[in-house]
Amino acid sequence: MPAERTEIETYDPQVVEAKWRRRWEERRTNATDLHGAERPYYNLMMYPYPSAEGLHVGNVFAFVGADVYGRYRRLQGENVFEPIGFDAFGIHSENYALRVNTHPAELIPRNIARFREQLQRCGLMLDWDHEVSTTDPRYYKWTQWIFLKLFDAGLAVRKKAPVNWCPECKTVLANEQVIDGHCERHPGTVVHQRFLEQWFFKITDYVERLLQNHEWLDWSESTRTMQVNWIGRSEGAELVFETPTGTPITVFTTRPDTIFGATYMVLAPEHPLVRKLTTQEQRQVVHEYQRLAAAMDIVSRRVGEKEKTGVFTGAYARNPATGESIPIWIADYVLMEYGTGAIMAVPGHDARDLEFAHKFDLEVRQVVQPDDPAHEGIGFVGWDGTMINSGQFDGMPCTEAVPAITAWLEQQHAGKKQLQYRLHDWCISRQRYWGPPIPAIYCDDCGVVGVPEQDLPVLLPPLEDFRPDESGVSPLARVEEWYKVPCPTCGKEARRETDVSDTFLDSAWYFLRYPSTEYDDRPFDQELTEKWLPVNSYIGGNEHAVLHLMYSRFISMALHDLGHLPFEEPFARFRAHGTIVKDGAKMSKSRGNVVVPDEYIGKWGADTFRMYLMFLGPYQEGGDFRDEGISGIRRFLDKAWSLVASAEEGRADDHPDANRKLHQTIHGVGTDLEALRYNTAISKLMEYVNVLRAGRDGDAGLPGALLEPLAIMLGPLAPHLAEECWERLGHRTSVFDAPWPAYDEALAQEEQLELVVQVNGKVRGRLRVAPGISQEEAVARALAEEAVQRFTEGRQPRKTIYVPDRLVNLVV
RNA sequence: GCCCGAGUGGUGGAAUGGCAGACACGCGGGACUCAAAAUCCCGUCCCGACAACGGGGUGAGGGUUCGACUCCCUCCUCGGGCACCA
Repeated sequence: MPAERTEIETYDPQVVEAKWRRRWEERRTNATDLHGAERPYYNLMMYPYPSAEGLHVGNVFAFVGADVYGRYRRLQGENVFEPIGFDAFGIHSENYALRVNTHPAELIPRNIARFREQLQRCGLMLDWDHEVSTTDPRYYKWTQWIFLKLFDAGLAVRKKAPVNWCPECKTVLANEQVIDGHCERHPGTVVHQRFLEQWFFKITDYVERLLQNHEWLDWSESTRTMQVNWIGRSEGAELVFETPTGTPITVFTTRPDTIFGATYMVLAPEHPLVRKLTTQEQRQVVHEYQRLAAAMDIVSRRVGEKEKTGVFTGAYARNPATGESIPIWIADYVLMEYGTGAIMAVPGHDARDLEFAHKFDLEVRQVVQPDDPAHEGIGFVGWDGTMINSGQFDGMPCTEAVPAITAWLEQQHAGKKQLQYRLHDWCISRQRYWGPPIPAIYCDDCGVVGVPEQDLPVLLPPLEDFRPDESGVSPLARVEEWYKVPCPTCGKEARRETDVSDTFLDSAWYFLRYPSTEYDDRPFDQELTEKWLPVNSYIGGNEHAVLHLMYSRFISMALHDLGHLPFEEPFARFRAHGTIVKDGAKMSKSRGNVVVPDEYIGKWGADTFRMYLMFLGPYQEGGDFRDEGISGIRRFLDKAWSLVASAEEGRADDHPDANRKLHQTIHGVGTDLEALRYNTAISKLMEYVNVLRAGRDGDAGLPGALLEPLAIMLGPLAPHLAEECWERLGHRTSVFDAPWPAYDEALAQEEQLELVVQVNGKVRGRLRVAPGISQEEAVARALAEEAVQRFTEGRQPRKTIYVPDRLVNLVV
């Protein structure tokens, strides 16, 4: 070590970071040897869609958080694979292209180039050798291949169903893309319902597995709950009400026990039986009502506060429990897309039915007596009640009446137990241009035929005018020379499917592709897939809980069942990070509150910015972005650097306090990083640096043995500076190839600790004691304290509580 | 309406049954400087004027416990999800 270095260089993040970016590239530090790795660890972050605006701090927060974890695992000796790609197909990219009047094929490479540059400046441990872009034919060839596999298996079907149409996007949307009846991309635009034939993936076939696997998946509770709610499983019964027309009406109910109170029925206005049931006299009003309901958009139809409307069909059905004839109405508060589109109305025990019954003067009958006398009988909806006015079931508790009445009705062929889900099949058709063409061909003779695998990819043709229109079909339907093809089966002239698939199909399998990008003859290599998947750690935002994360699970399950994957759940561990908001609101361009990372990184450096984002608050909670405290992080890194830059020869043993703190820090930082508690990991590193500074002997430097672990522990959070420190401490290889410092519990042990002395639960004193003293000794020493005696006033303790090495409580 | 999560100094937050406010920002004071910035040192929950010391204090109210920010009950506020879902 140079003995006389009076001036130590100051820390210049721009110089340090440029140096290490270059060095990492030259040394291929972040490239993972996928074939040779001994301890594979797949660390995944949600790939971005390359918007023209570039990365915002929310993206950086997400990526850095995942990167910190990946770097930590690498320091644990694992071969961490941290790939990235771009979700470049889809409406978001296309809408932007339309707005700036430039072709997306031209725009996307530009945006991607900018994203790459920004990502590289963040100091992420990304392996760029495996970059994917969903718009690359070498990628979407296999997106189309997945469609074909599902089509062959009967999991991709064409069916006519009510679908969500965004008049702004001019395409249908999946249920998951509709938020409160509005398009997720156009919050001001109300989604219309259209009855169209579309391609659906039968995700509902997998609903029970999607639900049940959550029992063993290691996922954030918040994400799990969102998926469970979205799936919306209800247990109940399907009940059959005979009608004079001979066609019975089937209803779903979660309360079959209340059937004796069903005094009328309601069908959704578009229910197919309405036409058959309506009497001559009522035809006029029923038609008028149906017309009005059909003209309404989802939002005006679904608002809960709206007054109930409806009309009588003139027809009656037979209540299978009472044998009574009850009137059949139609009303828009019954939705065609849930259950059977028809209900038995029990106004006595359902708030909506009661409101309707009052308005139209229908009979209200109480059939449940609440156990709690404080509750009203009419209008009671809970489970704590007893049957009344229900024939032989009177006196039975509701919970017992459910199976009893269901079984009784089943004997009469009037009902059976039934499960109902809110989840619908996934509509993947999009009447847009910027996506992978759905690889299907329509032949007049052969019907729907899949494109033969050897003809993949079906290339998206370059289109000058790719503007969507009102026609309900894709712009590709305007290109005759593209869609006119011979039928692959019979050779007769046929027609390509002109819709493209949903972007969420692209993203439902990108993580399967990453390890296998070197192969063009298979979507994912069996050997590499077995070695690297399922993903070990996936960190991302809950905005994808019911979209990407649900779809990816479904696609993996389907491919597993078809023999293409050795596992059915793609993400062994998922952690939801929090959301970074600005002034209490989600960042969005329309609000004008988007914070871009570039100037912060330019001013403070990536390390400071990374660490600052992680220090903001608990990673899994997120918070409001403000830059008030960023200088504190920079000051910390300056201090850490100057300690390293003035290191001298010496032994850790010569600094017992610092050495003890070191081992406490190794332990604490390790467990915090593992649990994604980045904010407290950082504060522990700060404490360590504070102790190191306080324990210095004048200007004398500290030994490497105390500073090398600091460099390593800084690695996940401030990777560039960590490398610089590591190099300065005399190492030639990357700090990320060093092992995480060993924790020695004995060295972390305090020689003396403070025992809190309480009298009647109030702190009255503290004792300096050696660890592990006995209860007797602790109590005796506590009683000898003058301050304690003041409060015990000579009384002997009735009871003493001793928490070893922490506290003594004397109860007098 | 239902289901999650959260409410702690001037601010971000820490402590998940045992010293409330770690760590950091900000602020006040001091050192260095002609001066400023940077840096360093001291202080910083509230009340009893200061110290010693005492009292109060984690959204509100109740409870369990020797002891509650932490567990239980009721309520309020904020954020998120679902929602005429039968």
